[in-house]
Amino acid sequence: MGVTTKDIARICNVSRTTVSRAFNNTGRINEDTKQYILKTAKELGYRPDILATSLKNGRTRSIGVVVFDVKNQYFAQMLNAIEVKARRHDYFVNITLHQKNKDLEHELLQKLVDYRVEGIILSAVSKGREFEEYLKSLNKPVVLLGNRVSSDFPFVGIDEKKASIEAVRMISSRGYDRIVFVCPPLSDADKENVYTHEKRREGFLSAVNETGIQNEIIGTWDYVQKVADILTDQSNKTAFFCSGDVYALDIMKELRSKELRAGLDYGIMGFDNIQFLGYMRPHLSTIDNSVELVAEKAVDVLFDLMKGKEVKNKIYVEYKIINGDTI
Amino acid sequence: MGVTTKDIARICNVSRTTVSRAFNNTGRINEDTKQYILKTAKELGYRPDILATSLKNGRTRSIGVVVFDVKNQYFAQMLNAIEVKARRHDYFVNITLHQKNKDLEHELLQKLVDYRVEGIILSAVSKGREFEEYLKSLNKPVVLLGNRVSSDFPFVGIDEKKASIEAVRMISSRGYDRIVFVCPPLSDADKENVYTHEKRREGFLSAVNETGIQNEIIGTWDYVQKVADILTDQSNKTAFFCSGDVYALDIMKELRSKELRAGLDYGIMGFDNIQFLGYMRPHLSTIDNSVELVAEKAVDVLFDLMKGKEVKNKIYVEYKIINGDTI
DNA sequence: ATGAAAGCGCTAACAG
DNA sequence: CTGTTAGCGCTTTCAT
Repeated sequence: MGVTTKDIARICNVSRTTVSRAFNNTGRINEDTKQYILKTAKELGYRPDILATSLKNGRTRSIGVVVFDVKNQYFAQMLNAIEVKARRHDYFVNITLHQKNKDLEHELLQKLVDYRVEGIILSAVSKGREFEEYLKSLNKPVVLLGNRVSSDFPFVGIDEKKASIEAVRMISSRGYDRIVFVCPPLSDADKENVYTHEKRREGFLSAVNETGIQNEIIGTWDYVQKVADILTDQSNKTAFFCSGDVYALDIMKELRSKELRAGLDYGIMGFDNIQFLGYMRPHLSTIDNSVELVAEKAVDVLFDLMKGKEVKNKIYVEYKIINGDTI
Repeated sequence: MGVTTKDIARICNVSRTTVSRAFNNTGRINEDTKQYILKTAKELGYRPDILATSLKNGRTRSIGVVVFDVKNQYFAQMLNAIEVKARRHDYFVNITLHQKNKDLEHELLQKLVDYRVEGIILSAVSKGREFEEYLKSLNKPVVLLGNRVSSDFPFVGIDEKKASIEAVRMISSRGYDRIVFVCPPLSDADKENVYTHEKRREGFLSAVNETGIQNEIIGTWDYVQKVADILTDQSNKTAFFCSGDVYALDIMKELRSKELRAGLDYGIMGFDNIQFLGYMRPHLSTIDNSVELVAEKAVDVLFDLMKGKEVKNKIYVEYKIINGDTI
């Protein structure tokens, strides 16, 4: 490549060891020679070879991130926060997308390890004992985001169940006769990690049992159709609690074409508070899961882990109920 | 780390060179020994040390990406496409965000070079001769996306000017008395690279001159206010052509609160066709700039460049006028 | 305070 | 077909 310690050493009439010391403040070194070396290095435009350094001491100053995909605004916001925060630690971020494919997830994790990332932030699609063992075998600090895998890996997120309960209580208090939980990912529970959504369902069930309100769960991907059917079948006042803003948006789009108005003819509430809601009218009621706070916290936790600190295995970040126009 | 070629060599009773050959199909090697080595390597769970390999041969199998930020759905879609495509080449992607900060952009480019990425995809915020020189000094394949820097670096995008002309013609044909080009980034033209928007303006001007329609340009960030003023001031039929979907969405949000209906009380058209438009009603007329195609093409061009192939310095991808409900 | 030498894990020239 | 040797650029004992 370009200028190496060897060049600097030659020019400064010192050994490469001394040059190394000048940069790393390691061991004793004469202040004058140090300054001289630093100055010449700068003049020559010297840049340490990260590969060589990493090969030697095993640190790459990079972390890996594995998430579903980034077209989903939820993950986009997350990645943004992670990148910004990591760079503040002067770390690089290797972003990879598993697209909900478990084999790919496996391969990507392997690759990240190959690239010697010092830690990994993972929003897992896999789950179960075997995957847990595999994660452990990587022998790297790992922080889970959104979907939990096991108590052996720190998890950062909001208290989904509690948030869900609070939302249902709010909906109930607005005089609806019935509340329907719309959560298509539940249909993939047998083959994917949908921890987040399972927790939301738990909260839903707990709250409807408590209030005794009539309820129902739609846990399939043809939810738009099902919702439409429900509304034409019956005439009692119904609210839909969706386990994700995009499901709510899809439903609203469909019902709008049937002249049904959100907040008037039916109630609807989302989850996540993705940024785009700001442009939508009526304003969707939802739960802000502070994805950016979660992401930043995850980076902090990961760095703690990398430094060998003890960390809690479950870290909750504050959520916030957003009271829009649709409930 | 873990298992090395040394271990395998010892166990297989061969030299490390032979082991290396078994993996790289380089030079002659007995098929049996090769299979034996491969088999043992697999059993031992051997993973080549990418750092060492890279240090040796200078190839890291990674590319760098520098874009504004990823909360912007436009860039999110772009990154997604880049990641998927790069992985198909078995390359890793180092994503970094300059947040429209030129110093940061400079630093990030430097860092990517430090990490020995083999090529860079850049959506630049800087521009001008000095920046151009700097880019050249990096001595790496660079592909520009969206904003052009100079003819010395291949640029991938759509023909913004042509698209703009076509859009204005379409608007004109719908019987509007006046057409207003809304392009806030123009106000940053002195300090930022807003090539894309300048091209769009060129197209706008060329088309309105051709048709002779009454026109106006809003090139400041208080565009929402300005638009509102225009509509209350006058009563002729006005269409807004926005240099970005989000500007259009912002305007629609504001005007909706004034009981003005897009497509009826005024016309409006966006640019980009970000995914979220699918959820919006009325459906915004816009121009699909096929960001994913552009991104994929950019990766292809970058790989060509990395392989030392000649590439065209300007590569246009097809755009598409989306005829929604608002014009 | 500085230097010599060894080595991180891999590959490529050159022998044999 | 295979092994020996050297070296990528850096850091780290261990001497001096």
